[in-house]
Amino acid sequence: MKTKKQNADFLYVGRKLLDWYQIHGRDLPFRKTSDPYKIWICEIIFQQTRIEQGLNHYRNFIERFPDVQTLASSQTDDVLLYWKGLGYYSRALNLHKAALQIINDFDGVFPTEHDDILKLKGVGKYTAAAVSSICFGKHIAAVDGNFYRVLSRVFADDFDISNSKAFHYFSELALKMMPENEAGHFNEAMMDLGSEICKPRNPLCESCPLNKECLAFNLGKIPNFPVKTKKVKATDLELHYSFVEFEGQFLIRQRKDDFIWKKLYEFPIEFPVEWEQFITKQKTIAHKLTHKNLTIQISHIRLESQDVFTEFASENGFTIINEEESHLKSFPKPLENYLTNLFKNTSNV
DNA sequence: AAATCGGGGTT
DNA sequence: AACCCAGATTT
Repeated sequence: MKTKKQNADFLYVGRKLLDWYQIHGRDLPFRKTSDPYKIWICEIIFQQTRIEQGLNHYRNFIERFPDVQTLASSQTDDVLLYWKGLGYYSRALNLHKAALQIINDFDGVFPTEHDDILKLKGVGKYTAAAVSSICFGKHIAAVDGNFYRVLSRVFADDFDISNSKAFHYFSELALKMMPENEAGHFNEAMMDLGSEICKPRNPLCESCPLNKECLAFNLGKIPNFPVKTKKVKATDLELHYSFVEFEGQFLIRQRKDDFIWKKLYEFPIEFPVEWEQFITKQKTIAHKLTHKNLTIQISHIRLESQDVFTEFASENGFTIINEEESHLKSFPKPLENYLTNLFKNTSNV
């Protein structure tokens, strides 16, 4: 009897959330479509990425790769180019692999079953749930960071969100609130509330549609939720690059896929000691990566011989490009900034 | 279960 | 400087 009453209360809160979403939900480009390809792309892009940050990337990506056939038949480097600056580059590599999976394993048609969607590279339980609910109406919760924050506060629930069972735990909680046949809208509503109202710090509780029911708010314990115990400490990383230049051309090489900046392009790391006489300037860049304090030293080397330049390139597997061609490559952010700075200064002369 | 993977915004 | 963001994969 008590359980029955509680479940009714859960549903009541869920409907309130949906009512709020109908009026205050964000107007986003991918809200206008139910094309699973586009929803999939946007879900990958917005993993660990704020909407404002990835919106232009989403538009450009869809314009360049409008369907799965186009994506699958493209070069990996072209996909990476459209991912430039987004970070977590394995997402772009997996996106391309998954497009080939869809062509080869699913006859070029985006899978409609949750378990099949989950088989796609780079698609985990959150993304599979999001696509399944938004595109195919599956009654399932797409639990992300917003869910953890909103649900833990509304129910003053101290379940540790760094626990590996947190997804399942809050998924069950969300399902109690989710009205029938509204999974997609419900999931989007939870994300909008978490993003616009129930923010990590200084949430706008006075404007929250759930503030009458929110236990943490009414107990004055909003800062206590969500509970997260796992903490990672930052490590230091130092890189030494050489920008090797000869008459407007310079050397680059593609990175491996086993460390940071997977498959992105970079400058040479090693160079002959005798080239030190050609160093025209050195620059140190401090760059902050997640959990990494990164220091990059760049030695700018202007060679005086075409032969040495081209021979070193071919013997060490470097590619020779100029400014114009460099815009067709994806560089790590600090190197991208270095190039932007360099070309800006030279073009002004 | 813990580590790793970017870049950017907020406080 | 710490924390978080429409998380997934590897170890």
